[in-house]
Amino acid sequence: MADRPASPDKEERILEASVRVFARNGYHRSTVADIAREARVAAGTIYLYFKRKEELLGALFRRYVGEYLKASREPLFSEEPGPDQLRRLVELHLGFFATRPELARVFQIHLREINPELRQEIGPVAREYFEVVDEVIRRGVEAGRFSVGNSPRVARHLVFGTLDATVTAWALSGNDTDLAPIGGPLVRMLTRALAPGDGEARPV
Amino acid sequence: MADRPASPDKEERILEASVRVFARNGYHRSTVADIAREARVAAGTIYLYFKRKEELLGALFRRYVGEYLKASREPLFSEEPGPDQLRRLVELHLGFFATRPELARVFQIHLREINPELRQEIGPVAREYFEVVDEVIRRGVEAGRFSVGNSPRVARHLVFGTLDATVTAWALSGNDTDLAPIGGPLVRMLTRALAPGDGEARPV
DNA sequence: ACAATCTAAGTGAACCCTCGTTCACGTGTC
DNA sequence: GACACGTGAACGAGGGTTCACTTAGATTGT
Repeated sequence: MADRPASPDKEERILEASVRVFARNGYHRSTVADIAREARVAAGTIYLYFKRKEELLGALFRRYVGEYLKASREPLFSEEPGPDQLRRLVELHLGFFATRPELARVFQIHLREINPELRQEIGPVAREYFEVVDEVIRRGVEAGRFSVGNSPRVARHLVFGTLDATVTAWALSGNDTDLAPIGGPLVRMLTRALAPGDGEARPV
Repeated sequence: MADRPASPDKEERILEASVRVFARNGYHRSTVADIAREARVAAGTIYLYFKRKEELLGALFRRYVGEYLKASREPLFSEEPGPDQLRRLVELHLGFFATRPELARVFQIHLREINPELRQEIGPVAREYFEVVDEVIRRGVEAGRFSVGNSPRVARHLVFGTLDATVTAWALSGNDTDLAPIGGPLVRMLTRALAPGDGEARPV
């Protein structure tokens, strides 16, 4: 082996291999040997970069969600608060997974059962994502374009849950359909759900 | 052991024990010995009722969702189509988990990573649940109380995804809050999302 | 009525295989 | 020749599954 000069991107390769292998077999059915083979390194090499198998999951979650958050905050919040910003959020979320079907499988399916320690690593990153959703809703409310009564939490679950269910269904289907055209009707329904109402929901 | 006369409900006890143990430790960190201890049977006994450990997950999913579907169809569809029926759906869904926090943990978290063969067992049951959601939406549309354009799939994900995210958040929080009061605002937003619109969504 | 016998249900120690992890040993570079 | 990087065979623990054995209740024969 080592037919190539020492690659500076070993860690990168290992992470990318993890995504592919986890997507294929799920976390628990993937062996470190599988990942090593896929990354074309020795099993031991993985332990030069990651303390244990579980850390691979944490690392790839942190990396990809972090990347997404960094890349999306600016285009998202430069949008007009309210429906436009919500539309952009949906586009970004669906777009992110549309170009990374394997990542969708790992995130939507295999990342769910993990042990409590790992959850503590993942929690903060996930919370950061929720905060972005919350922020979109909050700004919309402040701009008078949305109304959530005193249930911002419910609004968050509405937006996130709908996106999540959509991507999960898509991931489970083997990514047969195209995610993009779903965005339109999805935004339309979410916007209506959050629209300042006539009836029960008084503007705050 | 066997201090009691042979119980006809061994299988029952094993399933119930599984829920408790899985809820506590997650599927992969639960051992068959753990479940046996919790059910007060020998490890070998479990294999008289279930072919393998994984089958426990499948069996308990089938049983509890089946139970739910059987018990909920009548009260659900005797309701007026549209918002009332939707309200009832939300109440039933949240109510089901509210009384079974452990089941919520297993369903929302630990049932997610499983292998493809097991997924084939679970798929049909899940599909049956989706069909109930679809039916509620369809009847609402037919009664002129809902409008989903030509995106019934999106409407399904909206309703199911919101419920799912709500219950997941609740399960992850350690069931701290009460699920019931969330139902009101949740139904209100979903109803608005599906309301026959003025703008883009033409009545079908 | 009572043994003797059969059978299905239950038991749990032992088996064995699967990995995660380690570590003694190359290999290329400064 | 020292240092960092990489290797992959070997180790060891954990745990799913099996199976030789026990038990308790039903059945049969006398």
